[in-house]
Amino acid sequence: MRICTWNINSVRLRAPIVQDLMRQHEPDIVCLQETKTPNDKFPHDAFTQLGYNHHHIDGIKGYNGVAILSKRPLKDAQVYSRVDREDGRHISAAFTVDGFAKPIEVHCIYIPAGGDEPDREINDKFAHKLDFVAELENWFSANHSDDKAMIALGDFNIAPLEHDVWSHKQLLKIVSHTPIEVEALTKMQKSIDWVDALRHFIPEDEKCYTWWSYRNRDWRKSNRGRRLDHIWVTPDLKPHLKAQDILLDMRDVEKPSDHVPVFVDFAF
DNA sequence: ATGGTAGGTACCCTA
Repeated sequence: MRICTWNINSVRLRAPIVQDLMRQHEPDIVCLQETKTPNDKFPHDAFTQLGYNHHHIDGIKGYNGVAILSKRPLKDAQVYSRVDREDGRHISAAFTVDGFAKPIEVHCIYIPAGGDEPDREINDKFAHKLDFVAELENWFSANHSDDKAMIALGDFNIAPLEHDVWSHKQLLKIVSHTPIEVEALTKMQKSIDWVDALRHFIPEDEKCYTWWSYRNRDWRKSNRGRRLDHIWVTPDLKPHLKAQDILLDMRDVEKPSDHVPVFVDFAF
């Protein structure tokens, strides 16, 4: 069972490279963020053509927007309003796999970027980001159960570990790596013992990035990346983690997203 | 210390 998360930065513009990814890597489920597309304009056909017949989407005009595209049937599809906003940042759906008794609920999440100033008193966007993470923590604490497994993935817009950024020291005051955000995300992670699936495979002292700014001339040469995209699993799935992949080559295609696809494989 | 790029929308917002 292969699952993928990718901040696609406009699904209409980049549906062809999502199709390439589906053809080349054959994930069972693809989760997208920043689809930037209202539901009535979502390019469903591009994905049903390739056998991804089950779509759960929540898009709005112009920004945000999340999607779950699956070869496997999806049930219990949910759309969440977080911090009292209906702005296309969190959906979930459940699926089953042979060899695993419980349903698996996948949560596709796009945490707010948070603006430039890491101070909730003067920056509403930063306050929104912190409130969003706190609400997610409370929701998962209240809604996890032994009856289901969960995967939480997406663009979390926070790089929590020292080696999740190109320079820990230079990014301590930059939104995405400030201690206050890292503390909030770590608290959420610990609340129900989420397993960080990428770091399950990649040692914490090894640099690991999933995003490079468009504002660098040569992203590969300067390599000023951050690990903003995450796949977390509940502890019952940990024994089934088999592999990870971060598709750096997708940063080099014509008209790339600034994020690359992140994969995890499970064996049941 | 600054500005660099990208997408969507409607002349400016978000990232």
